[in-house]
Amino acid sequence: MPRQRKRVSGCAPEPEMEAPSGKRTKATKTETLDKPVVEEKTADSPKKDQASKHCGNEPSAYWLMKSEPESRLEKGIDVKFGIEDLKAQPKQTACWDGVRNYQARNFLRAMKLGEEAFFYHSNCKEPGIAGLMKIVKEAYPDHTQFEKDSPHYDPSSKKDNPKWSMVDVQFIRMTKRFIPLAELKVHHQAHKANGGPLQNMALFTRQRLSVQPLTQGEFDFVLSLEDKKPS
DNA sequence: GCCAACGTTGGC
DNA sequence: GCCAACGTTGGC
Repeated sequence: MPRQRKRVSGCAPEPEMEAPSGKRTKATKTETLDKPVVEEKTADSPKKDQASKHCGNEPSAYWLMKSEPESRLEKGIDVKFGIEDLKAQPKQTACWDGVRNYQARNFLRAMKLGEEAFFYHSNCKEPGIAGLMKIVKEAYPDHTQFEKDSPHYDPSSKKDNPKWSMVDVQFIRMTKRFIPLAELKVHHQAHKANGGPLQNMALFTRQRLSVQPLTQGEFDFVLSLEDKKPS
């Protein structure tokens, strides 16, 4: 799958412009939205259901979405899209395009208006959580799947039954301080031993998933780190 | 740049 | 349906 990245604002209405980056994956179930459930699953095919197996079961209200803040070319197009890029969009809103992983797509499709997500910087010098954003438009077809020049073009996807979805997100704020992956990892390791809130965090248990749910406990714990000294 | 993790593809 | 080969993600 692709990396995720998102694109920029108002994607929905106008098809032209380029879409910048994209994120990496995401996905939901099969076509039309079937149910609101969150599923995860892995694979691909469109199966669905069973969702609630491990990761999150019920609809999560909190998410973590990865994007690359540093320039990198894919099919000659720069996929860079960091939180500063989101902030710079009109209305500080962008569409999160480019997710090409079924599990991630399913999470995108499960997102509801107003839900909050951490903006995570991946594949860069300092990976970690940079800020908060919210879902301002629920899942709709990712137009980049039909664009031949897009790094995320998918020739197998048909217009009358789009495979990939995206949501629109709006910048809320930067975290009071950048929360590095390394710091989260230290807590995750400790929590595995003592049963703390980050013991099953998807960032570590589902390594390559670019759109992932967080439990309330995970979300609250991560946010509490903002006010603490970097460990 | 290396490479481990892990998802996808395709032969059989 | 198994599984080896391959491709991608993404930390380091």
